[in-house]
Amino acid sequence: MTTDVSSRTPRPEHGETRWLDAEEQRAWRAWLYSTQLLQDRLDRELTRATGIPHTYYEILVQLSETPGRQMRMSELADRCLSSRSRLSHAVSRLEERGWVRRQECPEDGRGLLAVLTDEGFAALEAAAPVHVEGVRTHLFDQLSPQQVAAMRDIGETLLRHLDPS
Amino acid sequence: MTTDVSSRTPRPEHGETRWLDAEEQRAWRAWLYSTQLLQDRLDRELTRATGIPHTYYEILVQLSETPGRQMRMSELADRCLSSRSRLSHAVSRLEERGWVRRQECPEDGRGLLAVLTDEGFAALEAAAPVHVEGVRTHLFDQLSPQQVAAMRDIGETLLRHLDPS
DNA sequence: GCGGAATAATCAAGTGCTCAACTATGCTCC
DNA sequence: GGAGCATAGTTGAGCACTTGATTATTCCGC
Repeated sequence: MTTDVSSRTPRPEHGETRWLDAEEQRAWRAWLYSTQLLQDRLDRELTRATGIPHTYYEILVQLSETPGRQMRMSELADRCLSSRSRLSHAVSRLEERGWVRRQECPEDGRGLLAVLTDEGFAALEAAAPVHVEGVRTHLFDQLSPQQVAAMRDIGETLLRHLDPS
Repeated sequence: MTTDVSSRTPRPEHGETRWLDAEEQRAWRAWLYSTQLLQDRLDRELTRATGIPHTYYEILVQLSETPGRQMRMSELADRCLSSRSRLSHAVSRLEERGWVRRQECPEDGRGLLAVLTDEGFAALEAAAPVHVEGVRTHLFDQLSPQQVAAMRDIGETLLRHLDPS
């Protein structure tokens, strides 16, 4: 990143900026570009083949894996790494497709349950093979077992820092 | 992903789907969530501190690193992993801020050059330390040198497959 | 049990992105 | 030298997401 800038601005404020060296820049760019391209590719292929964008897919997956195929809106948002507002919008659209339905929550009058419908489950069943095949083709097929292990290790290390939940 | 579904749909069409086993699912989710959280975090911190979202930042960086601080729109789009349309919109907004300006291209009457202005360069200089500090804090400070090397290796491996340019 | 803070979810306005259509210029080849 | 096609870039409509405000309900201390 920013080689031009880094060579020109030693930056006085609260201590020197800890600029990235050439190695770090390469690592950072490789990571940034590969994640970007992989996510774009998977989302595009899934959307083209099934009409379901990855954000919606993730919601359906989370619901499908929960007992009763239902979940409180907030918890669903957390699991999808989504804001409440975004999830609310997304569930509205999934409701229009008939894949999810909102239900009042018995234990908490403020809350709502998002419930996966049979149609929603069927849509997920149809989309899952496409998605999994994409992940395999563009990720696992490209990496050695050692690389996969390292990827998981790095991911979990970062998660402990970023999402200590 | 999709444990529920994978146990129920052996899927006949063009051969069996190559489902992910438990290890692969953990690796995939760790990767997916960590990349998502890291990008969200970096973008949020940069935007809050400087008013520059990461997509704009990337455009400014690319221009700053090029001789003459100018580049053809298409090439800029490619380097930013952006569609032409998206870049066109983005450059329009950067123009409103006075950070970039469009200039006719001498060699090709169809083409335009995006030129980084002095104000744009100054904005980048102000934002760069914030961004770099974020990358260091949330990424490099969390990982061992071996993990950094592995991250780069994995990223470059995936790039060869996804973007064989 | 009542007043006030906290929580669940939605909504409205503004911004960014995607897709497809469009303009304008350059290229080819007869 | 003009027809047809390719390339560069923009535009507009519509969807998605963000932020901050809003409504409704619950929790808590007294």
